[in-house]
Amino acid sequence: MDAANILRNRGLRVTKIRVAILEALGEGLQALPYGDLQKKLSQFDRTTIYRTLLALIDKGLIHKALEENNESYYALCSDCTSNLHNHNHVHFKCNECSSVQCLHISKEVGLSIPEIVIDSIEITAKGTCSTCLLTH
Amino acid sequence: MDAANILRNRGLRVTKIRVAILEALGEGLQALPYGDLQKKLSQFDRTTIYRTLLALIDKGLIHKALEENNESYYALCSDCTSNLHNHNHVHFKCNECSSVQCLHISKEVGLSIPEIVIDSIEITAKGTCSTCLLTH
DNA sequence: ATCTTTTATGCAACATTGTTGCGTTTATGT
DNA sequence: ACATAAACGCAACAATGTTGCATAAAAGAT
Repeated sequence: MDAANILRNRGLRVTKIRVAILEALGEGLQALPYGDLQKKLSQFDRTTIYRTLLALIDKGLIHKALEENNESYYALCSDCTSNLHNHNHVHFKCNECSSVQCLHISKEVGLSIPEIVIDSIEITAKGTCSTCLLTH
Repeated sequence: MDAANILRNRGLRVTKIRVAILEALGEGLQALPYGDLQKKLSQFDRTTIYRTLLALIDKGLIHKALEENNESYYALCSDCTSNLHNHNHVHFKCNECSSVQCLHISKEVGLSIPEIVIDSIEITAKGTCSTCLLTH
């Protein structure tokens, strides 16, 4: 399904920047920091990028993969709905090339601690990605 | 051991702001966002707080517990050295009161994924803390 | 206690990102 | 093509991060 139809299905109007952001995030199937998005989409106003990201997050099309060094990384959602973001996956950042990707793992990571109630767990792993392993 | 001696042991000069930050983070044994530190330490310059945090992180006395909504949360280290930050713990954020604490768990969270090498894993859990469970 | 030297601090300045208001433009159904 | 609700672009401001540099303070030597 192309970006335009994805947007229509979530009740969002089809605009250039929305299509552009979905395509930008879809290219490498990896998370991009805000700064990269701004460079890629320099023909659009910064505010528009900001509000578009909010809208796409709100409708469950993208998610904030991680925040690091004051940069937010955004990635496509694989199985979120307008009502529920469902991220049972690990965010992996490569220390070599700084790329961030969502790793879909089967294993559930459970965690139980007395006296507190845990609703959700976020896991961020760091290491070396497959591409960088090959080149070094 | 008091803040002054902790600083001397890591080869850091004992200054007002360093003592103040260590004491601020030591009070509730919980992580504080940068903004809170700045309010608490308003008699000091913003730049000084910034550089002091860097110095304390560098020497393994404090660590950045998490970044969320463009706020960095800082907490005391329990067993880090000048050479190695060793954080085998979970960062827990309460959705009710927004407090962040380090939970020291015994369980090791292992994760293995083909084709990549994982060096470290960070876990952030969200839910309701013991204090908020009692009051609701 | 004073001096010296190294280090830390405060101030100014600028970059980046987040955020809101508002007038103008655009997307979509009629 | 038109009307209208929504999105966009611009201006403006806040918060945090970051650096350079002159001044002040800490630690060891005298």
